Amino acid sequence: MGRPRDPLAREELLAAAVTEFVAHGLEGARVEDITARAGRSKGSFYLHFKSKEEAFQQIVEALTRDLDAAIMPPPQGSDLADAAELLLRAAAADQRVFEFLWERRAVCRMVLTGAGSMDYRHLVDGFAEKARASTLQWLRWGQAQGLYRDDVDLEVASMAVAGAYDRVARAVITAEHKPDIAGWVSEVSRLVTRGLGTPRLLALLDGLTPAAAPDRKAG
Amino acid sequence: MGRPRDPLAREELLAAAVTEFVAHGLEGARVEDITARAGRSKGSFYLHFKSKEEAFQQIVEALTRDLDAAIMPPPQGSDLADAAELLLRAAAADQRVFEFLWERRAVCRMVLTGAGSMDYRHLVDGFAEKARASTLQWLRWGQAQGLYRDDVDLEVASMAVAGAYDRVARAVITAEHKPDIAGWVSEVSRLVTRGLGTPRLLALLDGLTPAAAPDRKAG
DNA sequence: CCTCAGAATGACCGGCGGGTCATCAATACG
DNA sequence: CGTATTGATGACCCGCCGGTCATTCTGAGG
Repeated sequence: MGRPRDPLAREELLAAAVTEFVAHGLEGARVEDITARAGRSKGSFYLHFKSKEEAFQQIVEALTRDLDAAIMPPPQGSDLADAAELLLRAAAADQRVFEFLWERRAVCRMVLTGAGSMDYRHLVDGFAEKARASTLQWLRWGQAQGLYRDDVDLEVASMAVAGAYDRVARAVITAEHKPDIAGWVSEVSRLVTRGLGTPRLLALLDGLTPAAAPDRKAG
Repeated sequence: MGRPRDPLAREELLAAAVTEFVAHGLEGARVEDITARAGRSKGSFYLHFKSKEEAFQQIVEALTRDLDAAIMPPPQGSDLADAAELLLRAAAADQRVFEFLWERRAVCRMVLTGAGSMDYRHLVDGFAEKARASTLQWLRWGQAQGLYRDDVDLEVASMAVAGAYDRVARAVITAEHKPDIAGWVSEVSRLVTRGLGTPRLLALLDGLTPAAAPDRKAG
């Protein structure tokens, strides 16, 4: 029976790796700096990870898993009044995703810049495409429910909508102080519903949220 | 009087550098590959550029200059009818920018991914922020002209709008075949004007473009 | 206490690639 | 032709850093 492993080593090395990857990117981060930050020897890194890239992968996979768990899938069907309310619920879910992004903003920044590495730029593309695909599903569902106009090209609109949310998300994760997430999400949501919605949806939403609109300009 | 310089050397080296930077990013591209691609010796690279980074800078500066020239600044003032027509002209200018992006798509891809380098990720941020600032100016002008609703938070809306255009731009520069740029730009423009516009603007635009709307769904 | 086995260590190895520079090559001029 | 000057060349230099491994250290068990 040999010496037992230090139970904290792996997690401390991973935490140090996050810090270094965030600051310098995958390629700029040095194993020597990571291990020094964790107060360990350079060689001990390789007792836990096969390579620098493997540590990075594990960090990204954990983030991806948690982010997927935070994203709300589109519903399967409803009538118009229920559907409008589901849209409001989707906006609340969007807000929770943005809260998540704020809490994990450093790692998200790292991932959303492809870690400063050509080998991982597919991360950016992957996240963007996943968001657009989800948006497209929502838009298809909304159009089928009569929420969104029939003349909207959903392929293009899904790109634009996903891009709008993406840009605001980037502003959230790069802000120095926590922004007004609820207000921001609400503003984007309004742009989308007004930009794509049928007159009936707009009337419905105006009925559901009457007092909110006049106060906005003061904020 | 010594040996004259090869008049083609610098441009050929720059063209080769573009190809290598696009494929491998700034850090992944090797001077040896660049010079081999240009059919020259490795050392001759340094007769023209102080370093690999300097060659990259020159490529980016040329692109930035050309892109700035392609972007239309916001107008200074107008009445409502003129303003609505100016909006249509802005949409045409947007289309020209997207045409430019398509023509220079390889270099644009390179720049918009920060060249796979942490040192140049500010390129992405810089372009995004410039686009948002320009959008904000347009939105301010539009709101002052009564085109956009008073209850719109322009700081957030400018992010969302810029993000929508940015995302579609990314789709253009990564497409394998030239997309329907006019149709895409028109769709985003409609999302924005409907999402932000006053009822009077919407009525005006419907008057200016009556036949376009019903044909859209077929395309 | 001693022995054993596995963890931890950090000097070292070696591949990579940006940049250098002694040498060769190519013009112009007398 | 020879000479002088400048451009072009590619073998070499050397710093960087991921990963290795012989050595030392440290718990557990007897």
